[in-house]
Order: sequence, then C-alpha cells, then structure tokens
Amino acid sequence: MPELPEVETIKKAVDLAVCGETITKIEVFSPKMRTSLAEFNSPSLVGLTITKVTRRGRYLLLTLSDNRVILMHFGMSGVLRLEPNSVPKRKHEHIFFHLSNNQLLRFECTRRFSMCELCENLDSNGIPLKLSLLGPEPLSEDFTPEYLFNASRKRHSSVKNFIMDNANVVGVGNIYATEALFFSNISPLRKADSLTKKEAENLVLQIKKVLQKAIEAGGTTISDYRHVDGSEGKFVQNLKMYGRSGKECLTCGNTILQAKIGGRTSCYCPKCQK
DNA sequence: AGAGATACCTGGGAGC
DNA sequence: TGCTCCCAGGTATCTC
Repeated sequence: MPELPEVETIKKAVDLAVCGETITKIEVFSPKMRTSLAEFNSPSLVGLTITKVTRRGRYLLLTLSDNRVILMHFGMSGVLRLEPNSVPKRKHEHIFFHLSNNQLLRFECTRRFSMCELCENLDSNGIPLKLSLLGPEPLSEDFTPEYLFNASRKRHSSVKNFIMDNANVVGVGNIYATEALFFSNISPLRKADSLTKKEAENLVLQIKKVLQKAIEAGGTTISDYRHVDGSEGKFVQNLKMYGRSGKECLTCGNTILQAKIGGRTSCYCPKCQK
C-alpha cells in the first residue's frame, strides 16, 4: 500500500523516465477506478509533453505542456509500471500512456481505490486546487514540533488518527503512524491534545526518521505495492510493530496488543507505549 | 467545526 | 473441494 515513501520512490523513477516525453496515445481499459477515466479518451492529450513530475502527499502529479496536470493517487493497491507494450496486459491494468520514447506508463489497481484524473484549476505553484487543504509535508521544514503541538491542541481524536489525517500532515498512513508512535513510546490510543511539548518533539522526529529510512529502503511492500520495474520495497524487513499483533515487543518482550482505532487495526506495546 | 461511521473494491485467508 | 464471511486500506461523503 503506497504511503509517502512509496510514492516518492515511484516519483523518482517516473521523473527520470518520462520527463520531456510526449504522449503519443492513451488507452483506457476500464471506465473508472475511484473516478471516471473517460476524460483520458480525449484526443486533446495526444501530442502534449510531460514537463514535470512532482509529489504532494501521496499524490503524483504529471504536469503537461498545456499546464494541465494528470493527478494520480494509488489508493492501497495502485501500481505504476514502465514496461514495453510487448508485456501482455494484466487483468487490473486500467490505463496505458504511450510515450514518444516507446515507453509505456501502465496504471494497475486491483481494488480500484486508485485515482487518475485531469486537473485544470491550479494554484500559483501548479498544484491542483483540490489539494489545497492538505497539511504540511512531513519531511519539510514546515513540519516542526511547535506545529504539531499547536495543531493538536483541543483535538480530542486519538493521536494516531490525528497524524494519519492529511489535513494535519500528509503521507503518514497506518504503517508509518504505527511505527513512529512505537519509536516515540506514545500509545496510539492517547488523545492528540494530551501530548506534551516533549512528546510532540519526539513524535515529529520519529515520523521524519521512519519516513526517511523507508525512502532509503525503497518503500514497504506488504502485498500490492511494487516499484515501477515490478520489484518490491525492502522496508518491510525494518517493521518493528506494524502487523506484529500477538508477537513479542522487540524492545521489552511484552506481548503486542491490537486495537481498532478509527476503524483501522493498530498494534502497540502496552509497556513501551504510554 | 470536529469526530465518527460508511461506501467504494477485490483477493486472500479462515472457518465450516 | 467449495462455499461464505471477514479483512485490508485512503479518501470522500455523510450524519451527529
């Protein structure tokens, strides 16, 4: 499931391969994923060049030469591949972008939670207006202990839901929220506004650290996520808490517990995380 | 305004 | 073996 490190990994590879290339043909195989793909049947896209590839949160943005943006989100099973046309189409591949260098950008999504749409309304930085409500990038200088502490005041939801909310900070999904809270010794069940300044500082540090490490490892492959060349992310070997319910805590040996927080499974060590 | 619940979707695994 | 049920997850949308 692509979180920020996975999308950043995809972004780097796609940037190298498609920047400056022209779209020569688009093939739409399914009418929709989360949104309709019908607009990609428009001939107005053919002949446009991809001028820039950027990432905002878990969104990938392909800026076109007419200043429109192809906005992609990978949901939990979305995979973007760069493969030649000779590779047979897979069952859940929904849209192909043929490029002038004879490469093929193929979007696959088994569970159809992914999104691919064309955006015309952009801000001054070329970011679609629909992304304007997103919080700061966790690896940017805007994501500081002061910011997290202040933003969490009077917030009564759990700290885990709080850091997974894209309005507060983008790109932190279940895997990295679980890991960062473990390394911060903070229980995911705590209310966001119960964090002390010291805890907020540690949590910000751990979120940055775990995301940075995951990017260096090429992301985390749990089930569906793949690199654009089809290989798997290696960060799964580093997971200390996510998916380890019932097993021993690697720090204290206590049994790891599981709870439903905001409808999502959450693992935590009741001894290490207070 | 904030918080919680739910729909969307498919494959895999558990249980019978 | 084959069936049914549940679960995973990010985002949008709904209700309270």
